[in-house]
Amino acid sequence: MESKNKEELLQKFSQLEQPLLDEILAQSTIRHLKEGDEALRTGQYIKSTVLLSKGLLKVYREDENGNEFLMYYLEPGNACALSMMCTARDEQSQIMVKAVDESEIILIPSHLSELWLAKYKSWHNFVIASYRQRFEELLQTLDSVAFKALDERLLFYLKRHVKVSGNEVKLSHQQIANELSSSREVISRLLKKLEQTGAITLHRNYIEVHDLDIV
Amino acid sequence: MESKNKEELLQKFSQLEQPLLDEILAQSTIRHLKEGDEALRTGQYIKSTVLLSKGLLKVYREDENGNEFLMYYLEPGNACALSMMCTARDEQSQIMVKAVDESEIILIPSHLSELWLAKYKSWHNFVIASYRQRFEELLQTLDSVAFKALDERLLFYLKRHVKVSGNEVKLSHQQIANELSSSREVISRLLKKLEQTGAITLHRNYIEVHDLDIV
DNA sequence: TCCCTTCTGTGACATCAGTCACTGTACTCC
DNA sequence: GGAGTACAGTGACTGATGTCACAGAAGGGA
Repeated sequence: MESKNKEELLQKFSQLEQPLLDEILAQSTIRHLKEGDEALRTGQYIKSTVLLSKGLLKVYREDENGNEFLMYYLEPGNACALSMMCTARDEQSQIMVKAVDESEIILIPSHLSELWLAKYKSWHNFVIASYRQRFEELLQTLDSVAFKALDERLLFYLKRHVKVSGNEVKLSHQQIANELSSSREVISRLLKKLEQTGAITLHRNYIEVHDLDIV
Repeated sequence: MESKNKEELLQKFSQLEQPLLDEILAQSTIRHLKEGDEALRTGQYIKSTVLLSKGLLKVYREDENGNEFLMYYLEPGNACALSMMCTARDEQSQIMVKAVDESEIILIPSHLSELWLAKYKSWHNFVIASYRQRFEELLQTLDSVAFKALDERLLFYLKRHVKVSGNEVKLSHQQIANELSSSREVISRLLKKLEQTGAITLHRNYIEVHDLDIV
């Protein structure tokens, strides 16, 4: 790993102790993903723990008919919790992970990540914290699917998207419909209604978000 | 803790190493729950890791309007993964845990459970395995809500229930409706349809399950 | 510039699920 | 055994969401 990566790593994962960061730098491999590249596919065997150093990943579920829906996003400094749990047993991934923007991921061989749990307190804490965070996000997603009508789910979705990538939501209605496991026409109508409240402005291939809390 | 508990504990948690079991026996407290008693409420501060030694618990989510829906069941030998994650930070519970049958739970003070992660390899493995299992079950629940119509969700629900408590499903239609976050009438109709296929027979306050795979 | 593709908007309609209103049935407690 | 209560069955209606069928708008490439 080159030295410029080192500095970036230190920044993104500053909660990890120095000797651990050194090991990561020495032992892991870097992968660059273009927008739309997959970091992990459903059914794939997991051999590494995935850390995100740059970019944005989405973690989602896909059913047998190709329907998908978004679980949550991963930002730089996050780890894919599932890839940590699968550690050491060559488990198959239950999820899809895809790059939303151009991204850079750090792949740590599973046996090392396993080893470090005992060796580095900060790694152990990081893993636990990651589990917890993801579990909570998943619960929120679950809530929104189980308890909320589609208009509220759309709001929840937009808010989350704004939080990770700003007020210009660069998505087509079709993409949004996919991630909510709905259909384009319905999303179009709901977005139109939102536009009428003044919360957003619609454009081709992107949505300008003004204020989602006024709704 | 009395000695008869000790033997039971050994049985249910045989994957844990002996010195750890001794510590558990010495340091934890036992609580007996009657059917319907709550082990954990949403918003409650978590001070202990919860292990289930006898009975059956259901873990579910509740929204602000009192709607609920089932996440998964815990059987003897299982632990409440959420209560492990909240460890050491006095976090609030995001979930409800309630006894389905008369149950016995083991409460381990959070600081100990935290300590043991480093001290006992088998504890560490147990915690990781618990996270993973619960995460997977949660994903399945999520799938069923997101991708399936209510009739299939009902099937999924019944199958899961049969797995943990046998072919006599002792529940009213109302209870099932609650756990699926639906309404009694709808569940009644779907059950009636199921009965017509021969998969089940309906009785007052319980459902006799013959074969859910023929549907 | 012109064609072609992709994205968006919209009406009409079908379907599933939730709600209301009511009936009937089984169990329980005096 | 009678009254009261919880549970179950059913028809009618409503609303939300998904589907179909188009039409129009925006952008991209030859």
